[in-house]
Amino acid sequence: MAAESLETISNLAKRRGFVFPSSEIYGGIRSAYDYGPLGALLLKNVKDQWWRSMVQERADIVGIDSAVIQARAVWKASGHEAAFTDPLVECRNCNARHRLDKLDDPGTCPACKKSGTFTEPRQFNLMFTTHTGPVESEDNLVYLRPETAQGIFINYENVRRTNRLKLPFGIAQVGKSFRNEITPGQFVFRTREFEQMEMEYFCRPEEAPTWFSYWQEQRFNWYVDLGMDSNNLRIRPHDADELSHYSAGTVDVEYAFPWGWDELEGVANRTDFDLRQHAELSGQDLRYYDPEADERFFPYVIEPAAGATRTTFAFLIDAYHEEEVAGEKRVVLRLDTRLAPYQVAVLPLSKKPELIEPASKLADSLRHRFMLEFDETQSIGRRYRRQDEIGTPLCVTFDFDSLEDNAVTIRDRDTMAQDRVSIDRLGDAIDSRLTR
RNA sequence: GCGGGUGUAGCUCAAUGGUAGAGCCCCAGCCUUCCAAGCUGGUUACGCGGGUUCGAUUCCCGUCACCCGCUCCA
Repeated sequence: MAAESLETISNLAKRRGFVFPSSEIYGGIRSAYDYGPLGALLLKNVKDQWWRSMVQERADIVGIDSAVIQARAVWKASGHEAAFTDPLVECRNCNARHRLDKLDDPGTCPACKKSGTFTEPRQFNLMFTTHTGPVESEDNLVYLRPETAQGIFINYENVRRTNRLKLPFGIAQVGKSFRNEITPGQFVFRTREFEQMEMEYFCRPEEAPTWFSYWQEQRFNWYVDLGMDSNNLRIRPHDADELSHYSAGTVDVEYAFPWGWDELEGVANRTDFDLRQHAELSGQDLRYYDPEADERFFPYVIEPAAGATRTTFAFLIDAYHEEEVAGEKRVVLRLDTRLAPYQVAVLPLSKKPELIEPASKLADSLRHRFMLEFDETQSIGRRYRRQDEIGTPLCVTFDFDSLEDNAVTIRDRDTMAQDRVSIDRLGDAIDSRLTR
């Protein structure tokens, strides 16, 4: 089961160097977190696995990496400039906040039914603004991208033409996005700076419903394949009133977080909204030409858009297990071997120099193949538990016998079982255990 | 941003208007030699700023951060 407490996970994260509050030595800054050595590795592995399944293993999808700062017109065309700037009022009586443009009666609070209790409307701009060039003016206002998707749409024609792509095809991207969330929170779950893994899948309009279903299933299975408990995952369709301004249908892939079900990823049918908008505002013809039918049309787009940082967080929560071993609590992260920060730890059985020196050489000889940690401090049992706690799948122990028989022990994180393996074929032995 | 709550070592917790303690963790040494052993020693904290006071971690004010809600979404 999931839902270890948020506190347990965030304590582990901070104690072992997965995640730190950003700018901590200056008292911290709201809603920003820095990834430490282990967190950076875990996050990188999550993104790599996504890229692998979306780009490397597919003939129909290519990847790009677009700029964070884009022309302001991009966000006019996408609808974000209008949709992400809301006049909000707040009720002085019950403290509820409302969008002024969504109130039936602008003078009455729908929460407590009182009237005349609203504050002056304030603009809440969900997009970060900055300026290009050293002089700030309205002319050079730009936004930090609130989603990576637009970087794909504005490059649609470039990518399609240079790579000779035919429908259906996809363009994928991993990168940072920025939103001035009114209320960030839940540790790394909702932050103002976050990382997305988005893919836009272009297809014929009549095929959109089929691909919509297809991508829901694909994306759900991705999490399960990487070891997430399917009981902690579900797909939830959006109600009509929660659909984004661009969407003709959206489902969320949700995870059972400690505070309840919440979104990991949205799979949306964006229709031809974005390409049409960009075609209109830019004056470019972004229609797709089908030579066989001799017709031009705007493709529809199915978009699986996942949060890399919150997905990493969910994998961390899901992997967390506590168990009793010989009367002691053992904390073990049962991370998939493809996600674990370190794949293997090399541990000399004792601190004697005659063991440390060859063990450390052995470790060095493996570093080009595996992300590896060498640890010589304190008792061997304690070091096993340390590695368990950060999810290292395998420990290699170099003992006194190793000096004689040229063999070491491989210890498995999940079963704690041990195997004796010759040093000559250690690399392959580790490899086969990691990929089985 | 508003309302409510909370701020003491890395973690979990004490105590106190008069020099801040413990357990765990961590580090070093000894011992041990395959699952958080033991002994000795050691590092580390009153979120920040101001006020009251002879003296503030303690009382007051402000601020910052965190937690719960309002809102938004990957």
